[in-house]
Amino acid sequence: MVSFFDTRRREIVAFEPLVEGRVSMYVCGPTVYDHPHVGHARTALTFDMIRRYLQWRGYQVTFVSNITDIDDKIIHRASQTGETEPELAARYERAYTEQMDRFGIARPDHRPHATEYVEEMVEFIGDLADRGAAYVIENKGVYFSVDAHARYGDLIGRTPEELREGAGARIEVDEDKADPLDFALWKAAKPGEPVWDSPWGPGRPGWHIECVAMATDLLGEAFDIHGGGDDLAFPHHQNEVAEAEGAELEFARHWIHGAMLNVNGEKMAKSQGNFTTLSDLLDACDPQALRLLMLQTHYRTVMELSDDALAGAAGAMERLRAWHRRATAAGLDRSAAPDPDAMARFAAAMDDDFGTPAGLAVVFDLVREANAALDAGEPGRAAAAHAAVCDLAAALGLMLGEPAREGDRELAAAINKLVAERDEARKAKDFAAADRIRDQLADRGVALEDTPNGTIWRTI
RNA sequence: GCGCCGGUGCCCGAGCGGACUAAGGGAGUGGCCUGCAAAGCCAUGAUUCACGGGUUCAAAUCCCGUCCGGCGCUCCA
Repeated sequence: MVSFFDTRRREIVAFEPLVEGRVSMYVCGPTVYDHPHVGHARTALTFDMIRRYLQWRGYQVTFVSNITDIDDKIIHRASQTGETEPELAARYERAYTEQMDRFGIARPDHRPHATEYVEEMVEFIGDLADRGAAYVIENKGVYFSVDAHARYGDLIGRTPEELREGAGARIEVDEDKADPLDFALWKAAKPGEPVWDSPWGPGRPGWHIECVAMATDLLGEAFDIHGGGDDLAFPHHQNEVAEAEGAELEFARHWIHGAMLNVNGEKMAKSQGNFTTLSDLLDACDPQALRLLMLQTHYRTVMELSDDALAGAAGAMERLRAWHRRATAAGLDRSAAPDPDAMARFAAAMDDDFGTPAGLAVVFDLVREANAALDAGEPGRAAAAHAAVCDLAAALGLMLGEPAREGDRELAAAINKLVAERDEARKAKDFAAADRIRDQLADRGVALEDTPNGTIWRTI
């Protein structure tokens, strides 16, 4: 049975979906005010992995991930670039989806935008006000009253008293609020900002309310899993919980948070000056190797990104691909049943809080086993291992085929011709000529592997 | 300041009281295979898990303290 660490319960829980055989997930997406960075990729990958695994496990998953397209940062940024807020948001949303596609993150079933849900949010805020959970500060907006929620702080294991003591430690507290923990549901309009009408005057919604509105609209008042980056647990997710429960909704039954990714020992952020855009990184490395590297680290462990680690993962990825090339060249039976023992070990590893490092270890063990079987002339055993490797790699979103290269059909023909010439030379024991051709190909970035079933080449 | 999470071989990184004789990957070294390579296989590598105490029959795993790093404390994936 699938089990995982539930942030709110602070323990590993056995997962039982609300509706048997189905899983509903909501994952906080980005605020589109800048290019996506590597940290976004890690969080997206964490939930992509969870989604794929649950599907592999036979669940029908509904996956919702939003785009926050109105927010202080977007307004601020737009004022700098001279674009309108919608233009800026659309531009960065495009960048986000492009890079996530490149990274192999499956698209969500629904990708709601905050600005499409303002009406629902206004309604929701009205409901909270009717219940006495919200109050108005003149010219500022509508605020949620945290007193209404006794468990406030449970997502990060703190009490309201502890949080009050810490309030203002880092960010100045607005003195107009009744309680330092109260937060904005609706922000009154300032000159020049995008506005929507509301019973409290023109303005725009606060950040937390949007996710509550979108999640409950698309998944219902109760759904299985709410996810996001660790840094969103407080205040964002905590405030979602407060709002939803303030309106007596069951809301998310489980919370999952993905750990941060650090560069040079610190969280990557614009303000730290170590901001690496996903686009730049994906240009500089193999996206599959980056994915493998991230999967080799447990999703709840803070991960350090370094050139050494990336190079190591590139080697590991190459090992997987080399096996796949060898299996293909050997013409292994593609209809072979996957090694059942390996499948069971993989499921056990992943059922235990999505243990991708252990799951990957099963895959690598399988590759060794399969190579050894082929060396020993046991294609049946190799085929069973190969089938398992293919199935498990797919479950993890790893592609074993060579990276696609377009527009080089003529080049391929030319290489094939040289490889054939080299084979002739080798048959004739003219190794000097054969090596000359191999060197020539190497200069062009083509590596050769001689197998009992002929020579395989690949570009490097 | 308060709270939470970490510190494991050359590097990345699992494990979180007993089959740990510490997974897996990368790099290295030796061997086999190969015309030579590449790929692959086999072997090799921490008497030890930041440091100091403690609990236990048993600790990398639990407790206390110290040092170092990260995250959160209403911008954040």
